[in-house]
Amino acid sequence: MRPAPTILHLDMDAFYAAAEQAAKPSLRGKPVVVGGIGPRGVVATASYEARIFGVRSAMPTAQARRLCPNAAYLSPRFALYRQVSDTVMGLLHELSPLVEPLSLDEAFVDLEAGGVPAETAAVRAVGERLRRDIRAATGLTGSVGLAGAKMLAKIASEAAKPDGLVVIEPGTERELLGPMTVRTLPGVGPATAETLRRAGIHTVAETAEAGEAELVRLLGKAHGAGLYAMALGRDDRPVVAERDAKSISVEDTFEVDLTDRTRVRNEMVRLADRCVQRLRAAGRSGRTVVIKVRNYDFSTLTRSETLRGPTDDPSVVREAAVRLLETVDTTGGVRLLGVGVSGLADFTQEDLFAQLATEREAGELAKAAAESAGEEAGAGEPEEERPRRWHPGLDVVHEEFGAGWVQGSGVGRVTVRFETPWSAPGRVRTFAVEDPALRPGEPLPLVGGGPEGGQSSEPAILPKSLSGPSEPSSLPEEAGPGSGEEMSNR
DNA sequence: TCTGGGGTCCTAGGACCC
DNA sequence: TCTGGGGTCCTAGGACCC
Repeated sequence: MRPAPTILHLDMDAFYAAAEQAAKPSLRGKPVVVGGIGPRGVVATASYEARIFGVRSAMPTAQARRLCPNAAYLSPRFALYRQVSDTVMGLLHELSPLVEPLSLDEAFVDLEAGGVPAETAAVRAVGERLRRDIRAATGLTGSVGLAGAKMLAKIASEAAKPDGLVVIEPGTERELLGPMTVRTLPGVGPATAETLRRAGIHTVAETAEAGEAELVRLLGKAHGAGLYAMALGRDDRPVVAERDAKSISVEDTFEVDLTDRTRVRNEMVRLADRCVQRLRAAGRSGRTVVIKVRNYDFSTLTRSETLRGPTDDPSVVREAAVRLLETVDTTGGVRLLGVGVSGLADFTQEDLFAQLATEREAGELAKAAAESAGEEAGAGEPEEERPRRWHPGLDVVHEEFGAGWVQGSGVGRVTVRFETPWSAPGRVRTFAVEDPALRPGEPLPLVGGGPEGGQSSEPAILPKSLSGPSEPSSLPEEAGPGSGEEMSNR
């Protein structure tokens, strides 16, 4: 616990949803839900307008639709979020060399290591300037917490939301934490909270009163001791920059449970290949292969196998995964499959034979993936990059109308709203899904629109429809309600 | 209402070794 | 013929976080 609030925690407000609203003028001030769009999807982020209806992160999207049928439901666009995140993390690195990212939208910064004077007024000024800089650079808001410990800085940023800043003065933390629910403390989820509740412990103060021995008895050594320290406001964990990943994994939940053995096996091979692609992209190799199988009833199991040495050979991982799969009974139906690699080594060292085999595999990889998953269009063929499905929220470019995004699609039609981050709210047009004038686009920068990146009042990718009164030459405008389309909003 | 995808850390038992 | 004590590795599962 530091004597001054020099640990900063930044948390962007409703990050994915806010980025989508910044990118899509017609959605500003409206409920927006970003997450899995399919029948088994869950909500990643809901905008504050959607939260009013009770929509929350991790809620099944189906439930969110019932609560808030008029929200825009969008698939995540991680390329955009990563772009914005890089900008924000860059600003944090200007404050201190010690920056610890927790996710795309969250990080700790050690201001002491950045040479900021250890005084409340100074750190507050740094926090407020950071918030202004983030808004200027990204158009988005973030909340800042400042305290003498990580846990407290995080609690502070939570209290500051949305678009605020809170400082917890060292010395006041026990008084502040005491009445709060145990769920406030990091590491206390539903299971731990229930265990504590049964022991009559509901608040942070009660947790502290229970004593370390009792907490260890209830929760085990590490968890109990850690929780006791947190309840007292004791938290000396340092801010650590740059941690190497310890495992890499991929998984897929299927829209309908898989029952066919061959199909299950093919999907496992696909996942193994995807996992290896990520492994190689990271320049690493791994020694332990793990598979994950979730059954129709949501019961989940893992099987793992440790190899004699690290590998990044697709065929080795593939064969291990399939071998492990054979030890699992999948007859009831499989909801999810996953493949992971852990025991990561920093660099790849294969013998010559393996190296050669690996290169052969690389060529076959894309082909195999495409074959086993006929529905996943064109991993390797640029001519076939048109997605089979136009996901709501996707960037598109139309030859005539310019840049826009998919609002909805279905029954052979796709509805596109033509607008950009720096345009006025745009109009909607509907096309046939095979319309050759329509192709996938790239996320556009949220601020500084136009190729000059300047203040040009005339954006470069202005849809023609906005620059004049001309009527569409393509298909009927504004898909009518009840047209049977799956719309992202109505 | 029916539960994503990517991670981290901890626990516990058995094997194995000294 | 009533039984050591640790340490490390492997495997499986579970809680938690964003």
